[in-house]
Formats: sequence, structure tokens, C-alpha cells
Amino acid sequence: METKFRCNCPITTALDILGDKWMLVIIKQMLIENKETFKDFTESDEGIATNILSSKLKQLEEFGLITKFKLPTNKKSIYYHLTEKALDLTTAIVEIGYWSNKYLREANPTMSNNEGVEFLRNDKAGFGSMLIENYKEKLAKTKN
Amino acid sequence: METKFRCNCPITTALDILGDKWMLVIIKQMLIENKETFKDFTESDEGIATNILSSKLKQLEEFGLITKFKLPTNKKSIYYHLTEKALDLTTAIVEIGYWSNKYLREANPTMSNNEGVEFLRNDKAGFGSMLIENYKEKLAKTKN
DNA sequence: AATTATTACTTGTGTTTCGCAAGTAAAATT
DNA sequence: AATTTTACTTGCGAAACACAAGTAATAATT
Repeated sequence: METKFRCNCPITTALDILGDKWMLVIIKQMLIENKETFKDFTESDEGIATNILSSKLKQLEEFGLITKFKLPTNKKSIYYHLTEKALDLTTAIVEIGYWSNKYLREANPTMSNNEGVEFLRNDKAGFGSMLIENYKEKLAKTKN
Repeated sequence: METKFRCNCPITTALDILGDKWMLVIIKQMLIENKETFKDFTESDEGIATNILSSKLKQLEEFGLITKFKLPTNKKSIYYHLTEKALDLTTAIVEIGYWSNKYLREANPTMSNNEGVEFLRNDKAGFGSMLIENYKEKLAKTKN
């Protein structure tokens, strides 16, 4: 599948790939909510349709944002992991969350306000670092 | 038009509004490329269709991200301006640009590499501050 | 060992969003 | 007065997305 880029602007180019309903949401689910398998994603709050999920996982892999991984003990499950390239989107994702918490509470009054959100509000950079560190630790455990 | 939010996650909530092909691109065009009028947008590199532009401008206004403005000297032209709420997305947009410059050059070899991009690469935070400052200066001039 | 359940998908169909071309009404220019 | 410019809308085809159902391989249960 060939991506057509709208123009030579870096920001627009990124949005040619990430600017849709699902790409960043899936990355967020992996980064923050420990989603790893197809089933994990289908069970998430966002409720993605399986055909969409399938096609988005394919795209994410094509762009080098995720890799597939199998455990030798389980031939059925496929584990999807974020690459360094995707992990480097953490700061951008955190910025979006920070902004959303600040401005979108009246638009979506059901928005959660837990310890994670509090951490984000109080220490944006620290929250990002924590996410990356946690994710890398988790990967190290899974792969060894 | 009523927005349905997929769940209570702040990040997903933001992407329910901004997660499409055009919303962030239009904000970027206003912030970085001095696009103000309907015609400005239609002439931009990205080449948005006029019906899409019209509906996106409506949405941006509904969400309080832009405001309409008319000059007393010109009854035809409508000037669209970013609100503080939208300006507060600058850091997120800059992060996306920074990431794109770092990772998407092989996907889109035509990506520009001018002084602006160099500034972004060398001083992400400074680049963001500069954009906001410039934008506010411009607004001050237009409105008075 | 045979049946059932789980996982990771695909396929089919309808709906919504998006893209392109053309048209329109009001204001501005010639 | 006629033309052009600006800010749109309308109509139609294409693409993305949503929902339901089905399938093939593996794993668990009886």
C-alpha cells in the first residue's frame, strides 16, 4: 500500500500517516494500557472493529511503528510491540493528552481524572519518561 | 453537530476531535503559514476541497479553536483566527513536526528542509515560542 | 481422542467522510 | 454595467469506517 503525501511539509507528512481516527489511539493503547494482542485491542474501551484493527496494524507495521512477536510457548498469540520510532511519539501523545485534560472536559464531561491524569497534569515530562521507561521494562521481560 | 466520544480517555477524546486528515493541518496553516481567509486555505500546498474546508472551519469554530473576524473596510473577506485554546496546541504540533523530520524523510523524500525546519530541529521549544509570539503579534496588528 | 473455545483474522454490506467538479450569491473591481 | 473575486453550497463517485457474520489454526476441556 503506497502512501501519497499531500505536500513537503513535515507536519502534514506526519498527519498523512497518523491523521485518522485510529493510528495514534492504537499506539496509545500499547504505550499506556498494555495492549499487546489482537484480542486486547478488540476489548479496549474505544471498541475498534476487527477489520479496521487488522488494516491499521498492517499499516503500523509497514511504517515501522510496531513489530510482531511470537512466544515459542504459544503459537496462537501474536504480540504487537512498539518500535523506538513509535516510542519517540510519546512526547507528542502526552502533549495531546495534556491539552485535552486542560480544554476538553466540558466537551466530554465523562473524561477520566485518575492518578495517571493527575501525574500528567503535574509533570508532563515526567509522565512521558515514566511511560517510556515502563514500556521498555515490560518489553525486556517479555522478550527474555 | 454533536460529537460522540469513544470513551473517557483524554487522548482519545482529543483525537475524536482532531484525529482526521484536516483539523490539525488547518491549524498548522494558520499558525505557521499565515493562512487567514477561505481563499488562503484553498491555495495552500495541501489542496483542500472547498466543501471539506467549509465543514472543517465550522467544526473548528464549534470547538472554540478559531473565531471569525471581519474588517470594517472589507465586507467580503472573513478572517479566521486561532483562539488561545488552539494556540495551546502549538507544542503538540511542534512535537509532531520534530518527530516527522527525524523519522519520515525516507518515506517522503520531498520533505522540505529549510530554515524553519532547521530551527525546529535545533530548538524545539524555541521554535514553538517563536510561532506563538509571531502569531500573537500578527493578531494584534490585524485587530487594531 | 473428540469436542469446544479462543485467537487472529477475512468477507460482505451499509453508512459516513472525503475528493472533485460545477454552480451560486454577495461584494469588489474594472 | 460587466467582470472578477470571495466564500461558500450542491451533486456525485471513491475511500474509510462500522457492524455482523464467518473461517482457519491453535489451545483447552471432557
